[in-house]
Amino acid sequence: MAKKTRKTEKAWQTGPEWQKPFYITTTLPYVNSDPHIGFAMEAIRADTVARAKKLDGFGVFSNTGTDEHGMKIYQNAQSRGVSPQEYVDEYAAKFKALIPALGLMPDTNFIRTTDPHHVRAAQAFWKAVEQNGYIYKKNYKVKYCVGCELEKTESELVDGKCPLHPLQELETIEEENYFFKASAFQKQLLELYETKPDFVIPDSRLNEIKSFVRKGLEDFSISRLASKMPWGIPVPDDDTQVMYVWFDALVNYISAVGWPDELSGDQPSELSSAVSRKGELIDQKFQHWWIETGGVVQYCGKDNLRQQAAMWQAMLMAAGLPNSRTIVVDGFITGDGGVKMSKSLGNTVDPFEIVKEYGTDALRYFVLRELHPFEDSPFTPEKFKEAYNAHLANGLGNLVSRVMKMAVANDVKLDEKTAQSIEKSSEIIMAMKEYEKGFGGYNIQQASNAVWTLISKADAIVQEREPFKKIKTDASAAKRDIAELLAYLKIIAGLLLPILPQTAETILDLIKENKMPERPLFVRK
RNA sequence: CGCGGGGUAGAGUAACGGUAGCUCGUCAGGCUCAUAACCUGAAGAUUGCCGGUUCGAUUCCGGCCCCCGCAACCA
Repeated sequence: MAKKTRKTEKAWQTGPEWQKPFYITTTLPYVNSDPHIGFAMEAIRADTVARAKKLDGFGVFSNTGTDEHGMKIYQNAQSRGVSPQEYVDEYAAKFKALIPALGLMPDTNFIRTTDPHHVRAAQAFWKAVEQNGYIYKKNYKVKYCVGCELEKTESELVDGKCPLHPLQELETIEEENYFFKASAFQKQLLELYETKPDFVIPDSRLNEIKSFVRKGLEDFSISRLASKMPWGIPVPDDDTQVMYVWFDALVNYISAVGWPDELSGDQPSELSSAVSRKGELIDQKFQHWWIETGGVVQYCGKDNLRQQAAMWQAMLMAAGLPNSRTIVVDGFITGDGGVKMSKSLGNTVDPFEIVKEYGTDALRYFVLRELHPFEDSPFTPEKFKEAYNAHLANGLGNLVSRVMKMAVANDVKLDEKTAQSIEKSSEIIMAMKEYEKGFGGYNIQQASNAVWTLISKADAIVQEREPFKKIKTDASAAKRDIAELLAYLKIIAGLLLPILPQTAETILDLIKENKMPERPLFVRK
């Protein structure tokens, strides 16, 4: 089967040559503040899908990282009196620390938009778009508030005035910027949404982006004057301008998988030859992860819908590259009662704190099953604790303890025959169906519900058959019951592998070694 | 009439033209293998309001009220 052994030598090839590839990514969080719970949710969900795919036998490339250019970072660095590079280095480390803290796969790719390869890729991408005729220069008018000494956007204004300085008239400043001809892609985008009904998940978000694009797209500015804001990737062949941060950041999804290969030599001539081919054939790595996968699956928050599902797709079209495969849109995590999380309200949640107090898998559990998969939902310490106690301590953890106790006390091990017959039972088949359906629609909550249905079922079996009692009167029947419970537990643990990876491994080990957990899997709080 | 989403038991949610399901919480029984955990049962919803279509609507249509996003160059 594996004919091309050459391919398997590639470092990026994570599995056997014949494995089907799957590529998933989060958005890259902007490093203007510490990692927040919303991004943690996005990262955990993407990781869970990635793990599930891996278990399904796919070769998986999972990407995350940090978005590090732009005005806000430049200003933050200045106000702290450090260089932008020092500033972003510090933040990148904080975000990278999420990989172990959230239990993301250790081989998760972490890209920074300041990485040299990414910088070159962004420039190559720019050139590709430019050569295809979708970049032009135009005067760009900005409103400027003298009081704030800042540019203001329309959305910041109240009645056409700066809310902080309502008595002052706004000045209009003109500067020359490069623009991206997004307007040229309205039709193509609508076609994309029409032909791929699962391009955006959930449906409601697909409708939203459809109606947005239907109203017409305006070209947007994709550069800034370097004299005003130098912290960006230089525009190719124009030192006076740097790229607008969005334009650069979105390119990470292809630079992360090696686009364009020809750039490895750093030579400008290679750069232009790469782009002239308009993505017809790029390198093997890109070919593998972007083309053979049918595109990347992108997780993003609902505030990113336009950028990911319209802007970025138009940019890909402009560069002559195939589109993403699916955009999965999360809701926001809110405070109690659906109010916005904000530092001033004091209702923010630090993912590192939660992990410290409850553990990685507890946080994974909560964001995967207790929060709505696509809509806004609230995260409060009370809800977290309640869910933790009910489903992890009393549910899963307690089940493991009681089953393993009976198994160890009566020296019952899981045998192949029992395992197979349980796998064929209708409860398990139904749960598996639900589980797969859930993952198929990126509804991890639904998939998790199927697992907890089995946990309840196992608890009910203990109560109904009372093997702990029966062991005194009919030992062999009791042992059969216990073996069946072990089979249940093994299936449950198997299904939990992508969801609660550490816990699932622990349970599988306990079954294999016929041991009680040394301490409760989830201590009641 | 700017666009979009939503209003289902105390809380969070599911379903969908034909007994409104689930989780947490509450109450009552049961069990003792287990992390005072577990199992069973019960109470609790005129499915925002008003009309219409229909044999029948929470589900389809129209109107109204309320909530929440978005309204693009702020990542």
